[in-house]
Amino acid sequence: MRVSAADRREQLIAAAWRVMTREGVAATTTRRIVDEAGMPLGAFHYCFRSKDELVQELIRRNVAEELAAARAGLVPGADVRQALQGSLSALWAKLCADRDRQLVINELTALSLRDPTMTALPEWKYEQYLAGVAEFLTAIAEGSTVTWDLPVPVAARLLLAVLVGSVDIWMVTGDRAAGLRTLEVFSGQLALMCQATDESAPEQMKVETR
Amino acid sequence: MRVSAADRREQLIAAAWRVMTREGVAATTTRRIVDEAGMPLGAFHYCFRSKDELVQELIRRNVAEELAAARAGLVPGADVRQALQGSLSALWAKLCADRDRQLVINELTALSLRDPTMTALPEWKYEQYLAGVAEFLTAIAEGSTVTWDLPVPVAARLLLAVLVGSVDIWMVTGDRAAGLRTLEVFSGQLALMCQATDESAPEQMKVETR
DNA sequence: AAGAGTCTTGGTCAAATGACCAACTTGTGT
DNA sequence: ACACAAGTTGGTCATTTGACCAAGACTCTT
Repeated sequence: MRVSAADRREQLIAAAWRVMTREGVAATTTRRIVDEAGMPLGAFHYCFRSKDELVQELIRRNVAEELAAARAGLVPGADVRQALQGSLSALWAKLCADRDRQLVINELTALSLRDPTMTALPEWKYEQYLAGVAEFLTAIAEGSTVTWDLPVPVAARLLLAVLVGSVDIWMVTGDRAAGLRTLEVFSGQLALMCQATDESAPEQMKVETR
Repeated sequence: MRVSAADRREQLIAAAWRVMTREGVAATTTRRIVDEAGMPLGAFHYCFRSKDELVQELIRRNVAEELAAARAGLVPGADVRQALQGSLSALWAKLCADRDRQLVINELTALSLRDPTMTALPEWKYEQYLAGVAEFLTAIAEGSTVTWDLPVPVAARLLLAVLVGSVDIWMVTGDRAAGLRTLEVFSGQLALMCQATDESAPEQMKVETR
């Protein structure tokens, strides 16, 4: 049966991802990949100039998937606290659903940071994350007619740090419930950092913040 | 000149660490290590049963160093906010001082999580971190005669997540100032989560927490 | 049916790597 | 001085890995 090179590329990328999640990035050799895909070894370099080319393409898609999933999980609501807590716990469930995936993401990021030609990918990823979270926070504020006490980009970075750090800790300890608790507590904390917007009078109400 | 096997072990571990920071964990082969240490190849397996033995010993020491440095940086003070902000910014400066070190730590953790015989090390590390941060928070509360509004272990996990996440983001984006800002904002936020302890009357003051 | 372009396949190569070893040297205690 | 333990060294081996290639097979157009 004949298959187009483009189709084989897809199959090889999918097979490589499976091997990576199952056995780790370091163990993902060209031979293991073609084995997993059920192809002869020669097929690999017919479809890809090099192993690096496959890996980079794989990373590119994975980052895009990650971002899409995260964005889909962040939905604003009427109440600030509800929106934060609901979105974060939904996102948490999604992240915890596949530990191997998170392990691979970590390994690939570490790899990218060592190769000067690939550092742009994780950089772009975090830029997108920060922009997405900022957008989310802005939408929440608008939906609930409140104003954030601190600059949105700063709040976004803090929220992203909590999220990334929680995943990191969970990957090692495996304590999913504790991570969820962390996010809930943080949601409550962040929800306090805004005030009702007074639309009629541009002067903001003075509120004791300490 | 004759050198004891124990001394050579030290030298090899030190050389391996230098190679790892400079060229990455993956590029740290036995030959690169002995080269860096200025020894003949044969010396390696005279001092270590295997490369794994060296790596595990290296990780063990590195984790111990990390913990010691972190504990040294966390010093309680009179004011809750001051203590948090001061300690975290000092710690931040220490962490940001050596990016390559953080890269290696990440790579080694990723490695440990794939090897069932090594997962105990990062687990122990985070346990120690959590215990250390909890101790720090308790000391702050006692020093300032305040009581935390939330369980100390929960607060500790949140603080650790913020720290770990900030390092993660900084490693990729390189924006040290933004990370510092994140920690400062979080310090202010966390400092609000406690109330003055009323020692004469065990009954705590009722405060609206929303 | 002829031919060109695309795909298929197993074999092969050079480099790198962890591990091992046998012969040799040095120091030390008796 | 002798012997025994400890340290030193360069060479060698089997395996793994990414890459390459030449010869053949299939398919579509003309």
